[in-house]
Amino acid sequence: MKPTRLSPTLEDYLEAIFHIVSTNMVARSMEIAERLKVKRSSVTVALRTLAEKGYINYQVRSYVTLTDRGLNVARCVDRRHHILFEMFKDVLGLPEEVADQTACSMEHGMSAEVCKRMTAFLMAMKQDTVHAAPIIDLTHSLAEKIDCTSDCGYAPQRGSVPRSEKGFGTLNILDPGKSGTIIQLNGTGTLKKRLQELGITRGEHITVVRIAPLGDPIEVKVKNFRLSLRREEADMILIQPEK
Amino acid sequence: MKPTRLSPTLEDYLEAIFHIVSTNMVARSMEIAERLKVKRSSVTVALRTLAEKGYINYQVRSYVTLTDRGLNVARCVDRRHHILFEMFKDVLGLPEEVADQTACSMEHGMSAEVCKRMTAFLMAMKQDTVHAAPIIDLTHSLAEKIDCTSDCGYAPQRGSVPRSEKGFGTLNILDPGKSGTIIQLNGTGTLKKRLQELGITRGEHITVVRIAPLGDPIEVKVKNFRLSLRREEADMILIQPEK
DNA sequence: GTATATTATTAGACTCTTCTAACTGAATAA
DNA sequence: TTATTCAGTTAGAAGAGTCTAATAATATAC
Repeated sequence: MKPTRLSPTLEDYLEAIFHIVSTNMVARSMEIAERLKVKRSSVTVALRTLAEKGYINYQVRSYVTLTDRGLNVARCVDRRHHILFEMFKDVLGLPEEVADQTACSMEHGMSAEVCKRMTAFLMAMKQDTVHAAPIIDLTHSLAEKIDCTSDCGYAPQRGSVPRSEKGFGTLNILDPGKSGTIIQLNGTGTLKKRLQELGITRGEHITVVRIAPLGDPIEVKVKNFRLSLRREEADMILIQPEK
Repeated sequence: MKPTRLSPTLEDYLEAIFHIVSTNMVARSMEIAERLKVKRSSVTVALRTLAEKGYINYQVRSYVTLTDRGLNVARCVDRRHHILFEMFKDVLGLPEEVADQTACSMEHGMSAEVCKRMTAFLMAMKQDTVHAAPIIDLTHSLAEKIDCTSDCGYAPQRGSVPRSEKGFGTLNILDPGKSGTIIQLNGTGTLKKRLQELGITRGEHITVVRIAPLGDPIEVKVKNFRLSLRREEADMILIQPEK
C-alpha cells in the first residue's frame, strides 16, 4: 500500500487497464496481455504487484478495476501520452501510428512540470493559429530538406573526435613531425604482440614521420627504426603527446 | 560484432563515453561510473557487452575508445539529447537541469524520423522568430495558469470512469432505481463472506434504491431485503446492468 | 624498490520483467 | 453430470542491469 514510485512497465500496465476500463468497466488478464503484447502469465505477475502497491483492486481469478490511486496515476500517464501524441502528430506532422508509438516510449520520463509546459505550448499553438501556422509550415518544409538516415542529420566526419585537453590520445592525433610517449597498447593478443616486437612498448618515445593522404598508413619512428602502421594499429596505441 | 539494437542503458554508456572522449580522447571506468552514477563494477560489465557488440575498443584494464560504429550511435544519441534539451529549455522554458534530465530519459525512444522533424521544428522556431516569439510568450503565460500537481492538470473527478459499453461494471455505475445481475464478488475472504451472507451472490438480482449525497452509503435491494453498502463494498460487486 | 593508494575486475546476489510449460477453476456443451 | 474448452494461475528459468565485497593490477610516494 505504500506509494512506491512505479516503474515504466507498471505504468504501462496501469495505462492499459485504464483504457480497457474506459470502455469495459473492468479489465481481464487477456485483454491486458493483448494490448501490451505480453503473455498472460506476465500480466498475472504485474497485477499482483500493482495490487500489493494499492493501485488496483485485484483478486485471483477475477476482474480488475483501478483504485483511486491507480486511477490518478493512470490518468496522469494517459495525459502525458496524449500531450506527446499531439505534439508529434499536430506539430511535427508525424503519422498517427509513429506519433503514438513514440509517445508510448517517451511518456514515462516526463515530470508533471514538463507535462504542464507542454500542455501550455500546445494550447498556445492552438489559440494563436495566426502565428502557429507559418511555423508549422516552415517545419514541414525544412523537414523535407534534412537528410537524415542513421545518423540523425549529423554529417559523417573523419577524425571527428576533438583534440584532447588533458593530453593523451591514440597515435592518430599526432601531426607529422610531432612525437609522444607510449602510455598503453590496446590491441588483442596477436596484434599487440606484433606491435611489441616492433619496439612499440610502454614508455617508448614515438615520432610521426609522415601520414599518407587518407591517414593510412602512418609512418613512425621508434628507437631509430621506421615503421609503417595502419590506421587501426595506430588506434591501439595510446600516447601522451609532447609539447 | 553483429549490429544488435542497443538497450537504452547501453546507449547511455555510449553517450557517456562519447562525452568523456570529446575532451579526453579516452575514457576510463571511473569517469563513466561518475557520470552515470553507477558503481565501477557495473561499468565493467557494460563495457564488456559494448566491446562484444563492436561499439567500443576495450581491453581489460585499459582505456576505452569508440569504434566507428560506436561513434555513429553515440553521435546519434547525443543529437537526440540536444534536440530534446533545446525543445525543453528554449521552447518550454524549463530550467537547464530539468531540461537535461528529461531529455536524458526521453532520448532513447526517438527514431531518426522523429529526430529529424523535431530538428526542423526547432530550426523553424529560430528562423521565424517573428511568429515564434508570441507563441513562446503565450506558452509561458499559459503555463503559469495551469494548476498541475500530481495529476498533470487533470481536474479530480468523482465517478470518472465512463459508462460501460459492453455492459458490466461495479455496483457504483447504477443510478438509483436501476438494477442488474450480480456477476462476481471481488472482495477478500472475510468481507466477501459477509456480503454473501447478506444475500449478495452470483446471479442474484440487485436494485439500487438510493445513493447518499457523496455516493456513500448506497442503499440496495436484494431478494426483497434492503441493505446499506459502503462505496468500497459496492466496488467489489460486479454487475451486469439491466436495460 | 618496496609500500601504499588508486583503479579495475571478478564473483555472487538481488530485482525486475519476461518467457514456457504445466496446472487449476470455471463456463459450456453434450 | 461429465467432458471439453478456455482463461488465469503457478512454478521455474532466463536475461538485463545493478549492487557489495573481495581481489588484482597499476600508479605513486617514499
